Amino acid sequence: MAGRTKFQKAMARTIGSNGARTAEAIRQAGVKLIYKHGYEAMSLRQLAAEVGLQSGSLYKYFENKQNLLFDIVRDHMEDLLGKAEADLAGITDPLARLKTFSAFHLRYHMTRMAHVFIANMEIRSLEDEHRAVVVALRRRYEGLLEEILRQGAEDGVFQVSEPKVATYAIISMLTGICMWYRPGGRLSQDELVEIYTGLVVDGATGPGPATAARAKPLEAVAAQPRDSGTRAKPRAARPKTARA
Amino acid sequence: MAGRTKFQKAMARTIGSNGARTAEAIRQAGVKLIYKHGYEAMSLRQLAAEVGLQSGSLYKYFENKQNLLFDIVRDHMEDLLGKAEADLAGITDPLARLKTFSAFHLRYHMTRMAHVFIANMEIRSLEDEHRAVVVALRRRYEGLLEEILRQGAEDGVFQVSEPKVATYAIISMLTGICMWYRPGGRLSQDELVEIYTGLVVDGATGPGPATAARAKPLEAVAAQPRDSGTRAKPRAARPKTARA
Amino acid sequence: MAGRTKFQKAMARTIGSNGARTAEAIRQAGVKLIYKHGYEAMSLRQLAAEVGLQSGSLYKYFENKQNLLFDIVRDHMEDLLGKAEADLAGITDPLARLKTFSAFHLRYHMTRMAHVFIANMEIRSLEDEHRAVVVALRRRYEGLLEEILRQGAEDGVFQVSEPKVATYAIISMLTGICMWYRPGGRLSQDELVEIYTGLVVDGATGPGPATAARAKPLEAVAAQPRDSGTRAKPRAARPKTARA
Amino acid sequence: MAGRTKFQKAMARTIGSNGARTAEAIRQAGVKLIYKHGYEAMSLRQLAAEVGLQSGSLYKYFENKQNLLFDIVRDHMEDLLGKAEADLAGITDPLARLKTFSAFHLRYHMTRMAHVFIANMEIRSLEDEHRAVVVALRRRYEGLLEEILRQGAEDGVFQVSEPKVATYAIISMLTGICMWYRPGGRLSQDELVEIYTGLVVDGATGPGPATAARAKPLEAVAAQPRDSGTRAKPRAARPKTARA
DNA sequence: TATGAATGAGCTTTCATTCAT
DNA sequence: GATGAATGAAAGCTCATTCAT
Repeated sequence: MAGRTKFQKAMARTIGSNGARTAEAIRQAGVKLIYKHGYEAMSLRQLAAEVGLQSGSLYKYFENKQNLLFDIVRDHMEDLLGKAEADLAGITDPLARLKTFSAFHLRYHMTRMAHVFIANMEIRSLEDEHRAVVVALRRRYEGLLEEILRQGAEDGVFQVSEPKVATYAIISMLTGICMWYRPGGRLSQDELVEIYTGLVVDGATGPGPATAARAKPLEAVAAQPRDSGTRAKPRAARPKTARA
Repeated sequence: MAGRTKFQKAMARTIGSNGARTAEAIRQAGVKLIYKHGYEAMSLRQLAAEVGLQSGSLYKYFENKQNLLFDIVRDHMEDLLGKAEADLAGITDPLARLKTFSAFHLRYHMTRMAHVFIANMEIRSLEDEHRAVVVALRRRYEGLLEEILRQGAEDGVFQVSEPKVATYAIISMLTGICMWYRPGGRLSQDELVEIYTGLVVDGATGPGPATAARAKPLEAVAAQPRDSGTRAKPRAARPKTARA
Repeated sequence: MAGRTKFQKAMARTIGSNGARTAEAIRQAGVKLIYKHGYEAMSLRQLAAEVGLQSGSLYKYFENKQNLLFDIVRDHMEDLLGKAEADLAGITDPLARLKTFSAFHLRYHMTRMAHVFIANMEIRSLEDEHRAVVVALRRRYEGLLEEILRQGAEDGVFQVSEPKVATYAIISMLTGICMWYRPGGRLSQDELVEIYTGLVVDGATGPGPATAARAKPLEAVAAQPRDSGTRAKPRAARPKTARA
Repeated sequence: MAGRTKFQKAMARTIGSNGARTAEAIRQAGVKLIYKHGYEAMSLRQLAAEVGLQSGSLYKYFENKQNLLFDIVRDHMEDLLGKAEADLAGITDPLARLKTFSAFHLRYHMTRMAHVFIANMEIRSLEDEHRAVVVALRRRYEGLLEEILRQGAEDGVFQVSEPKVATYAIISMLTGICMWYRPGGRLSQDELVEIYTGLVVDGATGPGPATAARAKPLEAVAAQPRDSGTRAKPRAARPKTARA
């Protein structure tokens, strides 16, 4: 294939060979160090030391420092996109798709914090050409959510006037989890997924009762009747009267 | 005063003198260049050139590069915190406070994208001691929102089981605006404030499929008369009486 | 002026300042080391050590290694060209001009062996754009001699059928002196000038008595029958019996 | 044999084997790349790529980079010397020998420009011991011409006061052809041989008519203001028999 | 206040070379 | 005979920083 990078070539060679192992080690160390120090602040000497090489030897595995970053970010974005599409495959109901997307995004971001963090922080460090590739992938990923919101709004399930803005808002919110989440914290991944997904769904489905009570009648706006049966279980279990 | 930095001293000197003007120019150029290239990638030569100095001369205005970053970030955080507290002063109702906070945060982030971006991206570049200071300020800022949510939940206005998590989620969502917002876009600041605030309030107040109509919450707070016609159609089309 | 290099700027500053002295020292050391080791083989660390600096400090005085070479070679070529033109100024007789040119070229090459050597050897090391400039200067210099030969041939003083080829031949011959001449040798500069100039003039003015009878001089030796008609006209036109 | 290099050994092995072909390919690629980029600037990676090997594999064919250069230059010099001696064998007349030498040198330099160029340019890149060998070969080669000139002068055929200087001058002139000659140019090899040989012979045989009267040729030009009227302008006007 | 010369450390990258396979 | 992983040194160059003037 034409677009194969040095890294991919090294990986393709006799599996289990030292070269492939080294390539993987470099990739992992690269992710770790860029996550920790930032791309600019990470030196190739550091990286080499981390995998037990001389810095010059790294160039068997990538063209240059910039390409290492690009490889990491692009592969991550392709992985993210592919897995999201796989998770959504077969689901048609917008609300179910929204929950699936949110849950996927959250779990992915809690599991691969470093990759995700890098992909978000170091876009600025990519050269124009590389950035364009990555941004295009990100657009496609955002497009998944945007399309869900758009479809849900069309179906009358969501109250979303600006799907693009809502997409950015939701993704920012969900992605933010990788800024503070650490495994082993008080809340489990499942609990966090539920909390965040609730916020997303509430945001998408529109205003709740609390604001209704203190509404200014003049400007009041109403919701269309919606099927509450499509709601997620936990929430359905919540005593709704508690807030009335 | 003991804690005065070179920058502050330079600013304090004969106000209006060349020195103060230069100090301010350096600060602004610093923000601009760090925003554009990142702290690590910005060189002091660049910065000096931007303000028409030799790089060595910069050291009349700051201790070192790290301190320039610290000054910028800390001052920004103090400004952010101070202005948020000022905006919230006198408001007691949790929902009003939440709307105020959201609106303030959004407007601040749309107005000072560079500062905000830096404060979020370059924390990693701060030395431990400096980072601690900034993180503490950020905690205080987040504390404002957390306290609002906690109070609202106590009052039964908000459906927030985990105020801390919700705080992170909301702030991530709101802050995300500085990643894509550019002045002069299709949507005005007011419109964006309304959309985002709607999402926040909906998220905080919880699910309300069969429930009340939601006022134009922001207008009540933000004081500027706005044309409610900018509102998205779906909501406007909703039967207003449905939640009354 | 637009085309000023770092070197020239450093030289222009307060005369006698340390900067100007350093600039000159770097230039001289550069000539010396490139002469000695070749451009590629000379390291900037060597050069820096030669003038008592750190290698990074050299970059106050030139943009990069390549520009140092270019500066040296271009300045040399301009100097060579300028001095040649000055020497020839006012002389009109072709033979006198030829002798003047030869003498000038020889003396210049015996005096500035290093510069001359570099200018001849390191053209290959110049980047395309720089090489173009230098080659153009060299063409102009060669043009001086070519024009002399052309004029002399026109006047009937020289027997030169191919002025361009003769120009290359003569310049190669004269320039060659810098490959072996060392001051203090058995022969003085004046003696060498006389010997070389004699060869040049003899070559230009054509065959002497000893070879008067050579009709097909080469064929007699080289075994391949060749058409002597390829001979240049001037010689063919010469009255061969005149010297018998 | 003791003095055999890896290259020679590789060549000697099963003739026609792959190894010998590779050895030859490396040699040729080496000549090509050194000619093009210079010895220092040519990397062994380049060379290996040119012949379709990994750079490490080259070491089956030479000891190290330096030895590759030495092999090329020494073999070239031995070839040059051997062929010159062969060409001169049997010729006794100094003038004929001079013409033969010139013609041989020119043709050789027009045919093997790359080898010749390398041998002249890269002597500086040879380590001392190797350079000594090559310089000795060159001395022997120059000795051929010097001896011719010396003999001719003894015989009264040539007007050469300093055979050594004349040797350098002539060889420089002739060798210079490889700096600009390109096959397919306006002038054929034969024509160039004739032109150059003419210059050589004229130079060796001494003054032609135009300069017959040169007693102190240079002084006449250099020092005093000159009266071009005293000049023997028209060549035809001079009594040509003066030198008979 | 500002310059400009200089430092010294460190950067990414390339190189010739080695060697187990 | 050839590979490919790796070395270790060195290259050109940039950087934050210092300091005499």
